[in-house]
Amino acid sequence: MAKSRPSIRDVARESGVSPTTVSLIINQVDERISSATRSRVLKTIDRLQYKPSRLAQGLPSKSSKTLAIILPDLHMAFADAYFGEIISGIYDHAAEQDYRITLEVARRSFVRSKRYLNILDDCSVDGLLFLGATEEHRWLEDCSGSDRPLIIVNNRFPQWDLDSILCDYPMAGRLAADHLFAQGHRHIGMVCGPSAKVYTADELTNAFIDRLAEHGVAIRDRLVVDGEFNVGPGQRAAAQLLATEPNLTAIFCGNDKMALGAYQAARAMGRHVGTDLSIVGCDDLPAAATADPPMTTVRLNYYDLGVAACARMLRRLGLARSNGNAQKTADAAKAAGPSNTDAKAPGAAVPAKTHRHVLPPAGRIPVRLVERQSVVSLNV
Amino acid sequence: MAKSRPSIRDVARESGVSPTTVSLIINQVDERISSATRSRVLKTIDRLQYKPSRLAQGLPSKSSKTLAIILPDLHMAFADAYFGEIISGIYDHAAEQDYRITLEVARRSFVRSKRYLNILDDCSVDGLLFLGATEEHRWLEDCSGSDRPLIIVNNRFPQWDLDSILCDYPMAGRLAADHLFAQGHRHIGMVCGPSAKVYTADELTNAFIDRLAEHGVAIRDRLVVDGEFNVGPGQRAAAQLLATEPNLTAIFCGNDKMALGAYQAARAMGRHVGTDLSIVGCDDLPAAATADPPMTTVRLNYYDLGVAACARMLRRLGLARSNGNAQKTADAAKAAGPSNTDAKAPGAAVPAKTHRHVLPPAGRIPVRLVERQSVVSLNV
DNA sequence: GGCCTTTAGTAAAACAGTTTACCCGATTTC
DNA sequence: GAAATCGGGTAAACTGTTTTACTAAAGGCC
Repeated sequence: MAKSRPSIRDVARESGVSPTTVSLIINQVDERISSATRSRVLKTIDRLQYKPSRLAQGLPSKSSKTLAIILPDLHMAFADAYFGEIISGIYDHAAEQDYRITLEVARRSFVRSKRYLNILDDCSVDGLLFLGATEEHRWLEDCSGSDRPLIIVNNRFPQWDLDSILCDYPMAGRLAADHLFAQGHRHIGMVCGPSAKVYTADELTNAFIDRLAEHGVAIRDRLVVDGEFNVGPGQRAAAQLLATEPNLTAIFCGNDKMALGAYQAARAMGRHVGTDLSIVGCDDLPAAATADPPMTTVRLNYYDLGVAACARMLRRLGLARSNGNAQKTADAAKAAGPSNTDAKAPGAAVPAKTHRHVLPPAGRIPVRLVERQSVVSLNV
Repeated sequence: MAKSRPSIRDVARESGVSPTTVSLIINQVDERISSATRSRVLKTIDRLQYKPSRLAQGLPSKSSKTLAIILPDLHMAFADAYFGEIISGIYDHAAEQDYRITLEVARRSFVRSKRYLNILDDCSVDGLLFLGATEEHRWLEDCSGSDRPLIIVNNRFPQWDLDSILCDYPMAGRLAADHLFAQGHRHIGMVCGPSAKVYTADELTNAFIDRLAEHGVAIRDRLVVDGEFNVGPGQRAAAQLLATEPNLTAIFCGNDKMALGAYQAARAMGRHVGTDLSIVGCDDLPAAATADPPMTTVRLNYYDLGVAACARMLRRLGLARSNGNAQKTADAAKAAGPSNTDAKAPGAAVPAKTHRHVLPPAGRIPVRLVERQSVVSLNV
């Protein structure tokens, strides 16, 4: 009869030591174990193909070494390049630290059953990373001010006390403004993201407008139209812009999808992107490079955003673990707070490549302009 | 001092019963519990906000109620609509049965460390669903003939004994052939998937060719060109086709991405899709509908594929659980085999909406033709 | 040689459930 | 009226780790 999984006791027996010893060796707390014993045990582990049970390991520490990524309930959310890049970043960093990732979709049932709290309570998951959160996700309020490890990725809710991590949207807006101005554009419109619904969309819009103002270029309200972050609405917004102000030479779009919509609008109205109309996007999704003409856009490094979000999560978990269980944890987490300052954290918990040193102030993920061929230079 | 998570013992004490009773109630094995006791306990559970620990629950049964989805190491695999739809299907079905999903990417490190075996061995995961597997994934051989719950989604490896679940590619090929023939096309080319690397790609190609032959339309070898399932190569393949055989009236592409490439090739050569060249795709990804002109394509229902794959996985796990542990399991799994017949399985384990009754023989996921505007009728 | 440190290791108690075998009193059966 | 059955429940063992507190032996010191 085939033996089932070997347990730590099997290893201990076969090596002539106690389970404690094996455990100490596995967890590298082997200060106290002679190297002779250690190598003997390691050999047994190898021979028996012993793998410690995650379930059993997690039981005492109440940790499953698993992080949940929550996506909004959009049709085919998984199939979106924006989420895809962030998830890749999170996954890679988590895997490096031997954490696993689980996926959740914030459907009505998910929210109704408070699954976002339950998966934490039942130890399924150590922390939550929420992608694509908007003001519609009222239930986030439940998590407000809590020491629960929740991180909002790429949005912020000033009204609730939640930890978030963001790309440097103000800088993105400035880069776009500077570039268009430098190329000689003075009549500029903008297709913005859903304003008052997504904090970062407003950050971008305001930074863009303010920077143009600094250059002495005013941009009237009706030249900023909401494109809802999507292709169709983006197209309509751009069409409206071009209709009301035919002498516009450039349009800045709050994301690449809307910029693609603007391409379509331009074509439909007989304008040629890259020759008699300039368009700047924001995201640098793969589609931007393959667009016709290839799109000049502000690259937001979503992969790095994912890595940074995961790093922050792991750091918070490390903190929580390091100062005892239960009681004191709450205060400690409170003190560490929504740690936007990314202060120096205790060594052990900090993973190798946190990118911390390259983060701009306030922990923003850096951005840069990618020049391709959708912007005309109006200079002599 | 705040109490930490309540345990089953807390619930038991507060309700004046034993932990056993609480456990029986939670697990609905409450045949033996009076409804008075049950409601009393349920009330306590509610009051204490008690959630059984997944870790502790899994320990005796060695099950984490978690399934792993493995994706190939393509750049930004998460950002692919094909995978996205399948994952959505798997996720939805799993969530319904209270299973969680974890994500893995089959990178070199993943394979080198045999993580695909380890996550099973260490009880992180109860089963593996592999998406996008190709002949390159030699390590799959490791899993051959094993009773480990591994399911290959949408590919098959005749040389290894692995459980797989597939869309009805032969039917897809026939639908495309019938449609083009019915519209009067007689000079037809094909951009196929990577032949000899992906079993299902060959199924599709062969079915298409054979069906045309049945209609009396022969299709010469050089009119079938490999497009590697991707836009760029698909474009080149189509261009080659149109160059060598200018009087071609129609091209069938093995997936939508290649069809989109074919659109580009046609445009570049001055041909107009939907008027003087007909193109049929295969997949029906969102991009097919928004293409210009909207693409006629064979719809492979990837969401349903995901649901079916997950259902099969859960059924296998149900079987494994139901007949004791360890020893007998292997035989049982063997008997159930690569269960393409989808025979009637023991009741309890079978989830509500398996779609089983609508599956064609051999458990293929059904397909259908979606007529849009990329095919011209040559009939009077 | 006795006392104090180390060193290397261990026993046993958590952790939080499930499961098996059993118990006790009230009916039913014969 | 005694034995068997049944309803309703429980005690205790078990799952596989980690962790705390302890110990036995060896080494250093005077």
